[in-house]
Amino acid sequence: MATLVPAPPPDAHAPRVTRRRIQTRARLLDAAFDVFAAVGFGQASIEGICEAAGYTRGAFYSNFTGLDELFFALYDVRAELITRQLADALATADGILDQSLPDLLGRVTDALLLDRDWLLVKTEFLLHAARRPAVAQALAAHRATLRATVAQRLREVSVHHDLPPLLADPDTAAHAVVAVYDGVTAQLLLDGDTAAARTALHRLLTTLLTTEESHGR
Amino acid sequence: MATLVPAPPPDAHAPRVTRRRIQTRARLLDAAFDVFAAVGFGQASIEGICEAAGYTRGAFYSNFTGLDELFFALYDVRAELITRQLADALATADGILDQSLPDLLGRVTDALLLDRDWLLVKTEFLLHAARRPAVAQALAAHRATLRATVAQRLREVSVHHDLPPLLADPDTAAHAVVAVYDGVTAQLLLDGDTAAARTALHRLLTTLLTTEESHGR
DNA sequence: TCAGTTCGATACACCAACGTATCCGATACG
DNA sequence: CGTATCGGATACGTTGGTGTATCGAACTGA
Repeated sequence: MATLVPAPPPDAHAPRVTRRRIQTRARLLDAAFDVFAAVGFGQASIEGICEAAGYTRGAFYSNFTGLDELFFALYDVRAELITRQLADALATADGILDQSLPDLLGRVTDALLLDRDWLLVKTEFLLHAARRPAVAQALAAHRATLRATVAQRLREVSVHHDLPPLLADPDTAAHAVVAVYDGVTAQLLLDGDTAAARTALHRLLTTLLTTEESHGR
Repeated sequence: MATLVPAPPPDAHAPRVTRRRIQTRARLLDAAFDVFAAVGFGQASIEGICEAAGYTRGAFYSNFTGLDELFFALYDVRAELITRQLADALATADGILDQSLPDLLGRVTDALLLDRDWLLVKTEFLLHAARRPAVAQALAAHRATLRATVAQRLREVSVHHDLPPLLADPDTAAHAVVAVYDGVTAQLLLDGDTAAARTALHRLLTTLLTTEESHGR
C-alpha cells in the first residue's frame, strides 16, 4: 500500500477533483452566453441563467460568487477560442508562395467567424470593463496578446511587402488592424449583414496595409 | 357661447403648452445621461435617475412611459449635438486653400470631442439597438446621415485629391471613415487615453484616404 | 460494498424597484 | 383675480430577484 509514489501531490487538501462539477459549470457558462447575447448582461438574472441551463440557483452559487465572476469566466473561455481561431487563420499554410499579404488578407477575412452573438457579448464585456479598472486592465492585456500575434505575422510578411509609411512599425500596424476590426463590428451589430462586414473588412485592411505600387497584385 | 371663432386651432385638445414640464424633462434627461454613463443602462433604475434629477417617480411616469422611451429620447438629443459638432468640424473655413485633405483631417481630429461618457452611452445604445430591430433601423438611419455628411465633404475634396482605388467612391470611403472612428472608440473606452486615440485616428484616416504620391504633402 | 464528502435542490426571509391611483400645489388662461 | 387644468409628490400593493441555511442524493475512493 505504502507505495513510494507520492500519488496525490500534497496540494494542501485538494478538493477532490470532482467530475460532474465541470459539466455543471460548463453548462452554466453556455447558458449564460445565450442569455447574455439575448437580453444583455444588465437584464440577465441569475435565476434566468440557471433556468436556461436546467439548474437551480443552488448550483449557481455553488460554482460562482456572483454574476460578475461568471461573466469574466465566460469571457475568458470564449476569448481563448477566438485567439486560437485567429492564430489558425494567420498560420501560414506553409507553402512558401502564399506569404504575400493580399493572399493572407483574403484568407484571414474568410476565416474570421464574425458571430453576432459573440460580438454582442464581447461588446457588452467591453463596456463592463470600461467601468471597472481591474477588468479593463485584464481585457487590455488580452487585446495586447492578440495584437502581438498580428504584429508578429506582419513582421514576417513585411520582408516581402512594404507597409505604408505611417504604419511601418508592425506594432502600430497591428493596432490599426484591430481598430478596423472593431469598427466593422459596430456596423455588423446594427445590420447583421455578415457578408457586407467581410468585404468591408477586406477592403479596409487592403487599403490600410498595402502600398500603391503593390496594389495591382 | 357658440362663437364662430375656432379659437385654439382644433389641434385635437392641445395639452396646454406648459413650461416647467420642459424643465423637468430636460433635467431628467441630463440625470439619465449621467446615470447611464456611470452604471450602464442595464443597472440604471428609474428610481435612481429620479433621485439624481431631484424628482420622484411621479415626475418620471408623467413624462415617459418607461426607461426605453427615455433612453431613445436621450440618444436623440445627444446625437443631434454630435451631428452639429461634426458638421462644424467639416465645414470649410472658407479659405480656398485649406481644401487640402491633410489639413482637413488635422482639423477634424482636433475638433472631435471624444467624450468618454458619451462613448459609453453611445455604445450602450448600439447594443440596445442591436437587439430591437425598430431601434436598429432608427440608429442605422442616423448613422447614414452622418456618413452622408462625410461623403459630401469627401466628394468636394476629391476634386483636388485622389482617393485610393478601393475607396474611390465617396460613399464607400465615408463608410470606412465611420468604421475607423468606431474602432478607435473601442480602445479609448478601455484605456481612456484621449490623446492616443486622437493620433491613432489621424494616422488611420491619413493612411486610408491618402494615396502614395500625395503622402509627402 | 460502504463511508465520507461534495454537489446541487429546496425553503426561507428579504429587499429594491415597479406601476398605479390619488391628491395637492403650481400654472396658465379668461 | 378666479378657476380649471396640469404636473409632480405621496402612498399604496405587487413582484421578481437575491443570498443563505439546510438537506438529501450522487459520486468518490478504499
